[in-house]
Amino acid sequence: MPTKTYLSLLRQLASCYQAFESYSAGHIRSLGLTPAQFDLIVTLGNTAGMNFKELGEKTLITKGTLTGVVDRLVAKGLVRRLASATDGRSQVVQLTEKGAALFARVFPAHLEHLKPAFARFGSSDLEQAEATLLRLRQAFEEARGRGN
Amino acid sequence: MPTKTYLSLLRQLASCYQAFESYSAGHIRSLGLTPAQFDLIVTLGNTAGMNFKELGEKTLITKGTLTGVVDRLVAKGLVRRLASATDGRSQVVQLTEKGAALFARVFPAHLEHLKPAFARFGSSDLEQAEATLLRLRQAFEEARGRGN
DNA sequence: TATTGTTATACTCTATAACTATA
DNA sequence: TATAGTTATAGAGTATAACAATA
Repeated sequence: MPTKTYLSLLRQLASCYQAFESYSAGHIRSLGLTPAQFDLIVTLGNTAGMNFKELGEKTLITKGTLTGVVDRLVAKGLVRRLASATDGRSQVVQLTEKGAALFARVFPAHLEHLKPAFARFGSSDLEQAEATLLRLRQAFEEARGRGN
Repeated sequence: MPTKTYLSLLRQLASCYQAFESYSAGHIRSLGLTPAQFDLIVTLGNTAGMNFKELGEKTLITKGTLTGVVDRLVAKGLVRRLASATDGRSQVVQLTEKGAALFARVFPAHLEHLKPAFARFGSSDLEQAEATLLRLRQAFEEARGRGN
């Protein structure tokens, strides 16, 4: 396999993600949230809440950072901390009423913001693209698992 | 088009990029560089240098941030600033001998690190994946250009 | 007047590790 | 001993805007 080929694929992946991020982040910031904060709100949306460990696994934010991100969302009144009923060391983070209302308002709005980008994609295009990305992701995860 | 479909494609894109980033960033940090610094070194590699404006366009780092990133690379002795010959306001950033030597050593090593992930991709797989990402990227750029 | 790069401000995220309270 | 979350530290990227020098 020629080096040049996978290198240009990687460049495309990075450019594509950056294009998505820059398109998406502009809208998120206009809501007064950072991408990490939005990620947390969306992860907590339509759930009864979850502890820091689960939240860290889903968002890929490490626990030290997570404390700070949650602090800022608490300060905005969007989430609250509750003691876990089953584990005295553990806390549950959940959306407040205000946070749930924000989620209910901004998540659909964010999807509407993203939707026009897919105007020319039919459902088979979408499925094919998703399959390609899945395969690529698994390739990285396997290589990582092999300790490369 | 069902909302669910493009949403899951976007999740795949984010997961895929994160898998790449985490696989790639580990290696970059082991070289004592941050991803942004590595990006700059690679961008400047095999060139005679470029000014801040060009550098910002290629790396998508805004000019305010760029001053700081370049400062840190200057402190490491990897790049230098030169006054532009043609524009008194402008400066050219170029790799020092030490920076060029680092580039010559780490860029191929980084490609070797990435290569095993593509073990099961044939050249038609790579081309197809690249075409998919290109199409997706253009969709975001067009939507952004339309001011969505 | 517009552009290039610097500086300043204030915030946010990252990595790491020591620490506490509980399991 | 191990785990959940907090705190502390130091560094790095982000957005924004004001600014000096030059075009």
